[in-house]
Amino acid sequence: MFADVIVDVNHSEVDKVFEYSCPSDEIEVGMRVKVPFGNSLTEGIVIALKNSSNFPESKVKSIISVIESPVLTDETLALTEFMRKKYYCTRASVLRLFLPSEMRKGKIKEKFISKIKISRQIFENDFEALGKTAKKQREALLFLACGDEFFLSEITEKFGTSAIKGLNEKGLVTVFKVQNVRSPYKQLSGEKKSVSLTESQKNAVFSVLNTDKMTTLLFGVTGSGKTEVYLSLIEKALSEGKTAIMLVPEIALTPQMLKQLRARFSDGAAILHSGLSAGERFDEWWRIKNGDARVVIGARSAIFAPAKDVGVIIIDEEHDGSYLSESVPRYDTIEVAQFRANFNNAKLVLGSATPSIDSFLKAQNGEYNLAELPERINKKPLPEVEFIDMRKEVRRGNSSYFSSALKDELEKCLKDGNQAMIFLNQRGYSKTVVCTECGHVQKCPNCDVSLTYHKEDNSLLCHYCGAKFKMISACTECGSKFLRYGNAGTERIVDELKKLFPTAKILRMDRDTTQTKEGHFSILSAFSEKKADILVGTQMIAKGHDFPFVSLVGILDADQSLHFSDYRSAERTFQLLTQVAGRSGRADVAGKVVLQTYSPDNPVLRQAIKYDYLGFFKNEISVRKATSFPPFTDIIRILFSAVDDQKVVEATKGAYNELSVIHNNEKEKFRFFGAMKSPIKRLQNKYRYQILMRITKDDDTLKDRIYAISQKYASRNVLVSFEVNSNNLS
DNA sequence: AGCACGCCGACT
DNA sequence: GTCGGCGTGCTC
Repeated sequence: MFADVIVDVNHSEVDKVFEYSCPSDEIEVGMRVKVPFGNSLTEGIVIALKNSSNFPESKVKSIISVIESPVLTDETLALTEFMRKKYYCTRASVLRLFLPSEMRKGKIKEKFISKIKISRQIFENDFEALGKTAKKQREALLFLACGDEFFLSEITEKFGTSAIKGLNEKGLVTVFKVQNVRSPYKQLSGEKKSVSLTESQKNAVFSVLNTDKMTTLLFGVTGSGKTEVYLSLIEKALSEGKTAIMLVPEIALTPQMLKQLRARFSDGAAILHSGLSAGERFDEWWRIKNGDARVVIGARSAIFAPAKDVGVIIIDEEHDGSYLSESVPRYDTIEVAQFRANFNNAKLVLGSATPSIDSFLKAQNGEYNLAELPERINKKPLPEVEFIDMRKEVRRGNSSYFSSALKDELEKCLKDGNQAMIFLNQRGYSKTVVCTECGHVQKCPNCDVSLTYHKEDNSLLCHYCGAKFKMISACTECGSKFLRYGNAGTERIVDELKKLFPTAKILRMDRDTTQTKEGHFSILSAFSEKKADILVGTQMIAKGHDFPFVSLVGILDADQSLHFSDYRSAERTFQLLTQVAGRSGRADVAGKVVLQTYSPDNPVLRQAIKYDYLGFFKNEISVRKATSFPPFTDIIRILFSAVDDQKVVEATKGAYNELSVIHNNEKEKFRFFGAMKSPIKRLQNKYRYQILMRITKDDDTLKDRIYAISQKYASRNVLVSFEVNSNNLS
């Protein structure tokens, strides 16, 4: 027997099938095996078995050993091929997504824990047989006989190791090992509450189940009760003996969802995300694999959960940028979900209050089924939005970060004993540190970006490469001590708020305060338990959280994300503002939103405050069509980077010249074609150049041809990355 | 990705 | 004369 093996080496040069002979007939497809490769050993995955080899027999080596029973299925192997072709990545890089990273290289084995119990029924004469001197043994035996089983460590601590050893030798007790399942978020278990679906929720469930389309876009305003629809669909899948996968955009949102799932489906729910410890992820993975957990909740990567016979996949907040992977393999979670849904003949539900332009267009075209939840569940109106023109504030002499209207509202909110959220999409104290004498801006020595001042640890931080420096006391160029803090971040906003409201308790939530594993959790639960009055945060606070006492949301700089030079900036701004505003007034308290802007006439902002998604969609789709942007074209970006400026330029020029031939011959397929410096010219000491193009979607070989050319210019020195419709074009 | 092989500069 | 730089090629 021979086996086709993919070796676990993530490099395009070895991304092919290698043939090995099988030492025994225990080799199966989907197994991980240890194989000799070059002059070392590697792990690999068996993707096929066959009777003969195409490779010179003298050169075929033999599989060394089996690592474990098959972990990959027909589905995962087919998905590997799909993703390899679609995302131009190696098979090994895809296969790694399917396995918890700690499983590779055999790092973590299952964790076992020793327990102890009595071997048989214990009688009076057993105690007598122990003899008078064995006092500890008698005590221990009595203790053990009174219960079922105990942790060995507990018992040895109580009675000493020698006593237990003695009992064990006499055969009176049994020590055994059990798998210690490290269950994350043990403390989370909600009480089961019976809910009855509203008429529109029932309609939505019916629509998903009865459409002949695989994918349903569930379009429901914030607070319209999408979660109950999801839970009903999951329940339906489970009742048919199938499994369910549910994705949320952020790790921070998984615990609250897990709580609801556990309440509803006992302990059959597993959680998978990168924030778990290695051991936890490993255990959860196996619970899913073994079928012990039939519902999976997680962030993006949970789409690769080893669930069998999937009945429904739910992607909540489907518009969220986190569903596009930004590192290789650059997959689109929705596309992967579609593959899995199709393979399993399952239903895919994409839920959002602000669907992505792409998804909504597909719903309109009839590619997706469209289900709607048009009303908030409590029939509360959406919060009223007050629009503040910050230019007028400045003219009036108010140069602070808070308009007088926001200050008034904050005061009122605090006086009424309600909570407020302040949103600003910039962490740190100030985005720039500028010298008032010579105008010099402190920059990262490795990257072409300004350093952000973090007051908390008095440092200057590069938000791109993570480099950290001590805060300066004088300008590094001219020595002047007069430094100005430009563009406030969340830290500064907290400072300013403390000055304005000295007695208010203020929490801050951004990447800096959520570093620790439980960081998100502790801040969110503290705020929802009303242990603070104001929560200041970045877009982290915008997503999905349900705070019943929030009556005011302040959006400090609504323009910020609008002026990104990115075709999706309008879409993202609309989504962000709608999400943030949706945090206000979710329960009994009426909500209010104060939105500060320097461009009050901007139509996107105008539509966002009216919650006019359809109006926004209509405008945006016509703009995209007129300007030939996605979803009507694909944006391809080939990024060249290297430490050596000269070498990047050479590679970029070479690829550009070669691609120009295609461009010239097939001009009708291109809407844009050009080479330039990347917006961030240098990152982590590497110079960056790019070739950008927008191509029509009618030729499916074009992308492959462009990719092939780009790869010719990749070398040991020059890194070439190929990105299609990337979220991040910096 | 590793690792070996192989051809040109500064040293005892 | 050699030691060692890293450019190129191979791994079933």
